[in-house]
Amino acid sequence: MKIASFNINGIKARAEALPRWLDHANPDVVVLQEIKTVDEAFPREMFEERGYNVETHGQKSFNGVAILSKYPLEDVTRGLPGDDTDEQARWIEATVTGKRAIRICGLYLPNGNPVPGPKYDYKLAWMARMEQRARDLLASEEPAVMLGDYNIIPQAEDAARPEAWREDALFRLESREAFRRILNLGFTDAFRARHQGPGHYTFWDYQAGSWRRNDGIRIDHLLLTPQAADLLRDCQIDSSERAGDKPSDHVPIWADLDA
DNA sequence: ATGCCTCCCCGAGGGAGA
Repeated sequence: MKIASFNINGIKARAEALPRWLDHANPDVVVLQEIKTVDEAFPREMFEERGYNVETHGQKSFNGVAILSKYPLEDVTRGLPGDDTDEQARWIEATVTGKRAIRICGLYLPNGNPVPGPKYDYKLAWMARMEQRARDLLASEEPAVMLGDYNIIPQAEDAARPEAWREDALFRLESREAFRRILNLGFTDAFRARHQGPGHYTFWDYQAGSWRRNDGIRIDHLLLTPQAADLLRDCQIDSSERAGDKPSDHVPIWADLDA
């Protein structure tokens, strides 16, 4: 089962690039971030005609997440538990069943800049809520994947110029500690289980020729419960998508699970 | 770099992104 994450930076703006990638990569399950539209305006047909079931958790103009799956999407939930007043659409879950049932959690973790300020406070509070959801997933002792745009650079090797990000909300120590706390509960970073060393990125800024200079950062991740990690066969970043026509500033990352 | 692009809103130019 090929499970992918892709921050598309606007579903309308990616009406050509996203289907092109789907037809080429043929993932079984995809979580999307920054669909930037309400559920009623999401172009479901574009995916249904390719054999995908579609579930969305949208919002006008900003944020918004979705799951596409060639398997039926069961027990769908929307929103990260822990704060009923949170109106930002950043979390969606569903169960897909191939050889095994896998709980899929698609997430768009807050950016958090500028630091300090209310947006950074929201990021850290959101990560504390995510940690509780992560604990509950582990307690289930079932295969589960939390994947999406984490807006976290885990280590210096995950940025071409780490010194430029030192006090940024994506890299400063407090952010990385919150990410590490979740990882240390018992999750596996699927990409790092398969690849070591620097130079692996999932985001390149549109500005200042970042792609041309390979000035990237690795901020899109798949975290696996132990039961999912046991099924891991492969994990890859489709970095060539960044060179296509009208690309997102993120590229897809996917894992192949024996499920 | 409190911003070099690109997205969204809509029908100008500002907020947001990372």
